[in-house]
Amino acid sequence: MYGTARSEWRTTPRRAAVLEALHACDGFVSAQSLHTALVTDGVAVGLSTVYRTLRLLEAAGHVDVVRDSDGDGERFYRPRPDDGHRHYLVCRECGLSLAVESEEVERWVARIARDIGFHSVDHTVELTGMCDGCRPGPVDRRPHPAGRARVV
Amino acid sequence: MYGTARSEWRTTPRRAAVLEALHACDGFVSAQSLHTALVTDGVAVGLSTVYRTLRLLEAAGHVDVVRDSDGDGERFYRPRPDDGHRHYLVCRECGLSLAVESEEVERWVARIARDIGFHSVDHTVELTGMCDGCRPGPVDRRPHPAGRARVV
DNA sequence: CAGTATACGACAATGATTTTCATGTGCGGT
DNA sequence: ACCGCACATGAAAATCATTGTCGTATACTG
Repeated sequence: MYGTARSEWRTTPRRAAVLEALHACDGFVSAQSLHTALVTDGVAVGLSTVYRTLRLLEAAGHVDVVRDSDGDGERFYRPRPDDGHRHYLVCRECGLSLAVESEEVERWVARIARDIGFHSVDHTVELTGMCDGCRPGPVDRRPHPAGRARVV
Repeated sequence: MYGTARSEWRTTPRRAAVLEALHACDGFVSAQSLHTALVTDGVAVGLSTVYRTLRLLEAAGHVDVVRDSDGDGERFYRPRPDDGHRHYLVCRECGLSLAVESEEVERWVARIARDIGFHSVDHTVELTGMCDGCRPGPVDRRPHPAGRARVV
């Protein structure tokens, strides 16, 4: 199930449950809401374990992460597609998130790293905007009821 | 001094001091260390004011911001060059940060936004790696004494 | 120079994430 | 199967940058 890398950590029921719950979500979820979802679903799992598991998944490259644009740096997780990591365009109002094609950026990163001579260069790219349904009209704008959860 | 935009906020001694202190720093600084530097320098200024001023500067586009790569999402500020915003390649070990040429990415962002039809698309791009002086040798690696502060 | 909207600072509050530590459990070796 | 131990777990406390509160001070308008 964890496939790509050597097994550096144990496979336990909780971790499997966290991973499964993550896959069951549309789009990005926070650790907190993932925990809530699990508990609601009848899975007895501690908040710490959810956080720890998400960290493991992140370190292993199995999830993509975006951070809340405003202050507190809350993190949202999403299972990473098998064919490599992605970058996302997220609506500031309703949380709709779309994976975007980013080969151009990947090449740019590689070139910068090579030119400057840094090793092990990682990159973070986040795009935020307003989707079609959340028009920028200065009047009549209402917060989208769906919250920041959906993905396409 | 604030030049580019209409004066939407008062020019006060504290704000001038914060901006000056920011320019006096090499590379990125956190709000906390900027405050410490100010106080050490004999400038009586509250922490809240430093935070508020940095927020104003950020909103006005006068500073660039990067966020700590690990958990807490701490923010680091740097005066933005006059000719527009920049993206940075930051060394994970010593904090050395270099502004990189990013026109390719700017164009990519514009194209994505246009193709997908989002409005007011903002982007965040952060590159982290290991600079020349912080070799990846598995043994003998020592944390750089300079901390995460320098820039070129 | 007065009036008022804004800025200021000390301190409390926030809130996601991490740590602690006592207890439970996967898994390799026998 | 059984042991042993390193690792996993969770409840609660700790962390800590950042933001809110609110009474006071000060910049700016007329």
